[in-house]
Amino acid sequence: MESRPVSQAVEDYVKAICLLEQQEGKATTKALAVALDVAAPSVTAMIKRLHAMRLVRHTRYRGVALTPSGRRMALEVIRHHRLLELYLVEALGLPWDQVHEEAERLEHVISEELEERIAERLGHPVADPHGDPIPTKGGEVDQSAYLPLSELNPGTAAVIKRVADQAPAKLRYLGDLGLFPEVRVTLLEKAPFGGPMSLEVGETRCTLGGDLARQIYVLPVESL
Amino acid sequence: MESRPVSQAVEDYVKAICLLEQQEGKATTKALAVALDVAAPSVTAMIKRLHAMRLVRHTRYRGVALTPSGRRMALEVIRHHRLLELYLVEALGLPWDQVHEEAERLEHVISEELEERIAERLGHPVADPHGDPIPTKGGEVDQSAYLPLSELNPGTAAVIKRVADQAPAKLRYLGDLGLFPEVRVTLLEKAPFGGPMSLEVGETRCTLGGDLARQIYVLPVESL
DNA sequence: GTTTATATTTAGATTAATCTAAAAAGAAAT
DNA sequence: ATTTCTTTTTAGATTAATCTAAATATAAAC
Repeated sequence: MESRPVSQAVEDYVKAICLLEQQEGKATTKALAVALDVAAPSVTAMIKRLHAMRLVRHTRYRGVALTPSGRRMALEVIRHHRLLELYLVEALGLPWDQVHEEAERLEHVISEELEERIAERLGHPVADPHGDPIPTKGGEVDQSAYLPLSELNPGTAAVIKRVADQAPAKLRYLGDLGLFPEVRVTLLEKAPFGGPMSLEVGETRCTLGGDLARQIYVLPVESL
Repeated sequence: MESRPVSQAVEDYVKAICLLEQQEGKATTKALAVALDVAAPSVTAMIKRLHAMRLVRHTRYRGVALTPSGRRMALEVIRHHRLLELYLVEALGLPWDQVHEEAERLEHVISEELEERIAERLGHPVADPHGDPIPTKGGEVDQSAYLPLSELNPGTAAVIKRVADQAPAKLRYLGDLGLFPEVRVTLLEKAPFGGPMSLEVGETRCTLGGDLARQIYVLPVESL
């Protein structure tokens, strides 16, 4: 059940594959090459190694899919990454736009004990500073914990939990609209293709661009 | 003045060379092989690379010495290591006997910004949990900041600052003798070759084995 | 259904870091 | 001053991860 220690490169690949599977539905050689900033033949070579380690299945010219143990490894790394991002922001006050690259390096070297202490200090959080869910130790990803406002169904009420990439200018703008964390909003209508959406905030209404709506994370009130 | 990013292995070697220079006076191929747990020819090969990077000077069959830039790099890594050890103990409550290996990995990947935040949170400490001095950002090592009790001159008074490797059993034993941090002790006499030493603690006296005395760090009162 | 473009893979080379086995240099012992 | 032992170095091989250039397969366009 215990897996042997593995190189940083291998962890980077399985993580990238996992994220691509979630975001794009599939992980191709090209997409991996772009995501990891390496040449395509490097990806092909690594895929061969990952396959030998039983971390991925591969169909020639068709891309890769994680095996259960590959997914377990990937989610472990992602958990490290997101916990670290949150910890660096909350506990050490690092600027929000700098924690990603820091976590990118730290995620590969922290022990399970350190991971546990960090999770403890943070109160076992379910989402990172960007609103992305933090997988549990068991590898469960609570996608519904926080939802981008852009994914909310019209007519549904929700509570704002977090604003991704909290640039001061953006925060000020959202503040003017009354869109703070813990504020309850109701989605009135939504344009197709990620266009603008109408919101009810308290007793007033406002319209929000799709790009902004995608960066505001909410908890639907039913699930409270 | 800025040096290019360097591999973890290179950092491990310059760190080991620096520590060996301090502890043994010189860094030989064999000593490095033992310290880093690699074969002797691996050390020879790496020395060649370190020399090409102008991090060490090398005289065949005579061992290596750090250049100024090599020492700068080594002290930077050691600073990271000792700050991290202290942070993991103080801020995250990791067990004292586990922080070394954790810091061993983290020391290579933290940014200067993170280093700075950690130092800040700790109040810019001068020694790690083992009593070893933390080099400053400028590369100065305040060897006198904390002194092992075993190195204190007879007749001198000092204040206990820290006990290395704080195993519960040892702490209880020292507690029974009244040897707590901030307690003032006076060294009465010391046996040669690291043998037992007689101490005055408040109004009582006690005798301490040389091995224990080497793990109690003090600040001579003159320098307060 | 060819042609064209793009994605993927093979082939071959490179670099860092390591190893073992054997040769050479230095230090210690008689 | 030899001999012996230890340390250091050379020689040669290995592994992981990468690259470029060229070949091949799939997908898109006409």
